[in-house]
Amino acid sequence: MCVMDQAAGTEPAASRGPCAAIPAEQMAFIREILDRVGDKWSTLIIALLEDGPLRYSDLQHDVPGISQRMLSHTLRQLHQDGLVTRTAYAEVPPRVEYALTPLSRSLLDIVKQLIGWASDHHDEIRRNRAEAETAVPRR
Amino acid sequence: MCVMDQAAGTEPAASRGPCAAIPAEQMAFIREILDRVGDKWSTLIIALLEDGPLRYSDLQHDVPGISQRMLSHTLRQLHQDGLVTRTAYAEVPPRVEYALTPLSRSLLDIVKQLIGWASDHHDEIRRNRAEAETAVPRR
DNA sequence: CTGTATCCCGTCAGATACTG
DNA sequence: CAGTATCTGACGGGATACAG
Repeated sequence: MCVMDQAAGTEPAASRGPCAAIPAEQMAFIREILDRVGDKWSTLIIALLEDGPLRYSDLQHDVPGISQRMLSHTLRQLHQDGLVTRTAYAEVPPRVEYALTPLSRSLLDIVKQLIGWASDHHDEIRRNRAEAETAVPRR
Repeated sequence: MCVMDQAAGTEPAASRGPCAAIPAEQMAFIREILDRVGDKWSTLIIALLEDGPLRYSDLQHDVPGISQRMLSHTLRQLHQDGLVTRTAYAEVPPRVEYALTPLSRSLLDIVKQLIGWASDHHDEIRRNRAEAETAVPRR
């Protein structure tokens, strides 16, 4: 059983081996989603929005290393994909709030698992990496 | 309750708001793991290895667009992080097999969920994005 | 406050050629 | 078969300045 096939419910096409013949299209949009989810800031922002709407400045403060450019850019992407809502209040000073959508809430569960996994295993991975480096003295 | 805090079991530090005061270190290694998991090929390779070890050439064939360079690079990264094993057989012609480790198996569940999510929602996202583009005629 | 515009550099990643 | 080496263009992403 191939995870790719299982995922979309397509047939294995039985070319050779257990999981071969991955539908190239499948790959393509998996990669597309992964690029979005796996980009530098998206998951962090989604995780931060779990507890309720946040303003631009909140996010800028809560995500330590992010630049204005990247925050704007990421939010715009997320908004275009329907993963966050953007609500601008006609006030002065202006206020804009970003919030999750049902779509991103369904992603949130997975994102949280990923973050949990990262928290549980990051030191193990760091150790592994350190060992590997000492094993290969100078690259 | 903040997903960040919950993830590592750290205290919220109670600076302001529900989820503020994200431990910057937390962010750092979450991002580190995400960079690995979310990079262009890693998750695909991990998913493909679910059903058993695969050889270099198998992977090259099964991951449509990957170059030799990126396959080598990704496998080396994964190996260094302890996410795949590399077994070289002293034969001719040479044969090298890559397989998952217990560590990456624990990741696999999450990866599969992510792929499943991507499969379920990619057309919705594509539609959202298309709408957003038409709404903003020329960027 | 909430962004956008510009500059700029480092890394990513493909193509191609070569090696054990 | 299983990679490595090198070159190169594209893009991500930071800093800064400016705008609504």
